Amino acid sequence: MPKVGVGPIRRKELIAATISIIHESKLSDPTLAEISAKAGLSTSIINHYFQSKKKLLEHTMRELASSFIGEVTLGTSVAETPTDRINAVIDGNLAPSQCTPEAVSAWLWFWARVPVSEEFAKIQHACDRYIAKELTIAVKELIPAEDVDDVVEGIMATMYGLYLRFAHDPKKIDVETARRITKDLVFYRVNENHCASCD
Amino acid sequence: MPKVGVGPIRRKELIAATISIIHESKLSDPTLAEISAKAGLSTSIINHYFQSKKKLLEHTMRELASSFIGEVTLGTSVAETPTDRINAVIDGNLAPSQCTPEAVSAWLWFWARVPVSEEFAKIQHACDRYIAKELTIAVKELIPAEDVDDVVEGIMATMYGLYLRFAHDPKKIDVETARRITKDLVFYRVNENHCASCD
Amino acid sequence: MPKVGVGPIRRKELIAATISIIHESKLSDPTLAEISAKAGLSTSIINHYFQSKKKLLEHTMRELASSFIGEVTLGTSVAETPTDRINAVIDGNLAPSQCTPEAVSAWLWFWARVPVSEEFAKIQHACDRYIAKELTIAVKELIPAEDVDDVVEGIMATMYGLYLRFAHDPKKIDVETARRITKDLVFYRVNENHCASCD
Amino acid sequence: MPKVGVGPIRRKELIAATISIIHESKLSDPTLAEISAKAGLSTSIINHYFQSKKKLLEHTMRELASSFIGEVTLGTSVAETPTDRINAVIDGNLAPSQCTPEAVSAWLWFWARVPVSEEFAKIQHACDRYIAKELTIAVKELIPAEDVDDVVEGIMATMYGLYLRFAHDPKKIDVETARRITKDLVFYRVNENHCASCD
DNA sequence: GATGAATGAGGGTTCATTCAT
DNA sequence: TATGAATGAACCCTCATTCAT
Repeated sequence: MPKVGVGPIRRKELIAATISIIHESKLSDPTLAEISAKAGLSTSIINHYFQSKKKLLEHTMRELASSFIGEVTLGTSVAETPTDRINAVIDGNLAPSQCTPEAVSAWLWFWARVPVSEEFAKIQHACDRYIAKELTIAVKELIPAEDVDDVVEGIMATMYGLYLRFAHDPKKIDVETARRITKDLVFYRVNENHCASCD
Repeated sequence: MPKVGVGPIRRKELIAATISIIHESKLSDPTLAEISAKAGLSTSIINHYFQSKKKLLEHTMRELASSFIGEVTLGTSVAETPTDRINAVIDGNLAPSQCTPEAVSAWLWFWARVPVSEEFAKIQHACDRYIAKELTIAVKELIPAEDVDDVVEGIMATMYGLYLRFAHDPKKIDVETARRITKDLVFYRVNENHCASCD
Repeated sequence: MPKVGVGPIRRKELIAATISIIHESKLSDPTLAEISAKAGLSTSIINHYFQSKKKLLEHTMRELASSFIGEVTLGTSVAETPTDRINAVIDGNLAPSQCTPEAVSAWLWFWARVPVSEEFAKIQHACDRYIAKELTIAVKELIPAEDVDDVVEGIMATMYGLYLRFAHDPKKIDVETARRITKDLVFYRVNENHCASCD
Repeated sequence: MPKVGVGPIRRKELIAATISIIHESKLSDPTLAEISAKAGLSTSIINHYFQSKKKLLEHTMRELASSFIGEVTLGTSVAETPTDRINAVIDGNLAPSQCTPEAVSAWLWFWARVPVSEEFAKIQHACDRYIAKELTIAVKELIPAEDVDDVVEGIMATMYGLYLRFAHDPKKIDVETARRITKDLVFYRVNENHCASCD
C-alpha cells in the first residue's frame, strides 16, 4: 500500500480552491493570493506544488474535463441502444455534478481562455472529440449518413449553449429542464416516434 | 447639418481596435497599450474619449450588441409568417456580419465577462430578452403553449452554442452550415412537414 | 484712456478660480482642469495667459500677498501712536478679508509650498519682512531694545498660528476673537496698563 | 520573549524614509519611488507592509504625533505647579526632538494635508485636544475662568506659529529662543510677577 | 513541507503641456 | 482670443515569481 504523502492532498485542495475562486470572483482571472487564501495556505506553496500559475490552471481544467468525461462514460458504457447512448451523453453532459454554479462558471471561464493556452486547447479538443464520437456512434444508426455530422454538431451546440445560459442565469433553468430541452430537440429530429402529426 | 467632430470618429476607431485586439490577443484581456497602438494613437487618448478602460469595453460591447440586434431586426421586421420570423431570427443571429472571427471572439470574451460587470450584464440581458421575445411570438403559433418556453430556450442555446464552436474552431463550420443545423433542429420540432416518417 | 482688453479680466478670473479651488479641493494641489472648469474656460487658456501652471500659482500667491499687505498698510498709514500701529498690524493681519475660509486655505496651502518655489519664498519673505518692520517700529518705543526682536517674533507667530487654527477649524474662532487673543497677549507684554496686579 | 520579525523593522525604516523625503523634497508630495529608494528597498515593498501610499502617510503622521505627545507627557507628568505644567508643555512642544528640520517640515506638510484626509484630521485633532487640555488645567489656576480659553488658544497659536517660522527659516531661531519667546508672552499674561510696572 | 521577504514587470490613470485651428 | 486634439511623463498599484529560511 503506497504511502500517500501530503502532496496530492495539497494539490487537490488548491485545484478545488481555484474552481471556487473562479466562481466567487465572477469569472475574473483568479490571483494566486485569492486561491491560496481560500485554501488556507501561503502563496508560495502554489509554485512549490505546481510550477507556475499557468500549470495550476491547466491542472484545474484537466481535472474538470476528467470529471466531465468520467460522468459521460459512466452512462455510455452501459448503453445498449442508440437512444440509450444519446440519453446517456445528454444526461452526463448535463449531470448535476457538471451543472453546479461553480462547475458552470469554471467551464465558461475555461472556454473563454481556450485560445490563449495550447494546453487548454488540447483539453477542450479532447472533450469535444470524445462527445462527438459517442454521439456519432448512436446517431448514425438512426438517420441517413449525410445528416449525421450536422445533427451531432447541433446536439453539442445545444448542450454547450445551455451551459452558457446556466452561467448567465443560474436560476432560470435546472438540470431536468436542460435535459428535457435537449432531448426534445434531438429526438424529434432523429426519432420517428416523436412526430406530432403522427400521434 | 451637424458638424461631426473628430470625437465620434476616434471613438469608433478605438472600439474597432478593441474588438480586433480581443481577437488577436486570443481572448486575453486587452491592454490599453495594445488597443491604442492598433488605432495608431496614444494610450492617453482612450481616457480622453472614454473615461476609463471599463467604459471603453462597455461601449464596445454595447456596439457589438447593437449591431447584432440591428441585424436581427432587419429580418424580423419584414417577416410575414411564423416560419419566416424564425428563419429571420436564425439568419440574423448567424449572419455573416456576426460570425466573423473577430465578432465571434468578442462575443465569447464578452460572455465570459458578463458576471464581472453590471453594465455587461444589462447588455447581455437585453439581447437575450429581445431574441427570446421574437422567437416566442413565432413559436407559440406553431406548437402548444406549454412547450413554447422550452423550445425557445432550446433554439437560443443551439445558436449560442454554435457561436462557441465557431470561436473554438473557426474552420470547422461556416455560416450556412450553422444556419442549416439550427433550422434543421428547430423545424423538425415545430413543423409537421418535417417528420421523417410522414414522407 | 488705455483700452483695457479682455486679458486682465481673464487673468483675474483665473486667479480667483485658483483660490476657490484650493479651498474646495481641501488643500490638495489644484489641477488646471479644475481651475479652468471653475472659471468656465478651457484648460489651454491658462497657458495662454500665464505661461505655465507654476506661474499661475505664483501670480495667485502674489495677489494674495498683495491684498494682505494692502490691508495692513491701510491701517498703519494712519496710526499715530505705537499702540495704534500694533493694533493696526493685528487688525490688518486678522482682517475679515484675510480670514475668509478661502483666504485662510490659500495661505496654509501657500505656506506649505514655500520651500518648493523660489518665487513663493520671495513672496513670503517680503510679507514677513514688512510685518516685522512695522511691528518693530512700534514695539521698540514701548520696551527695551534687547527685547524687541523676541516680542515681534512672538506676535507674528501668534497671528500665523491663529491662521493655522482657522484653517483646521473655521468654526472655532472668529475674527474678533482672534484679534482679542493676540492683542491680549501682546499688550500684557508691552503695556504697563494691562498688569493685573496693578488694577 | 516575542520574536520581532523583519516586518516592524521595515515599517519603521519606511516611516523614517518618508519623513526624510518630505523634508528633502521641500514639502512636495513624496513619491513611493523616492521613499523606497531612500530606504534602499523596492517600491513594491511599501504596498506589502502598508496597504497603500495613503496608509503609509497616515502611519507616518501617527508616529509623528505619537512622539510629540510622548515628549509633552514626559514633562507634564512630573509637573507639580501650574507654572511647571505650562513650562513642561512649552518645553515639550518645542523640544529639540520636535524641532529638527525634518520634524518641522513633516509637521507643516502634515498640517497642510489635514483637510484632505479623515485620518489626518483625527490625528491632528487628538494632538490639539491633548495640548489644550494640559494647558487648561494649569492656566485656570492662574487667571479668571472667563479668560482661560483665550489664553490657552493664544499659547497654542504662538507655539504652532513658531513651528511655521522654523519651517520657513530654520536658521532664524533656535529651540531656546522659541521657548523663551513663548514663555515670555505667556507668563507676562498669567503671572503677576512679570508686570514691568511693578518691578 | 511550508513560509515570509522581496522584487520587477506591466498595467491603468492623471495631468500639464503643445499645437493646429 | 480661445479651443479641442493629442501626447508623454510620472505615479500608484497589482501580481506572479524567486529565494532564503
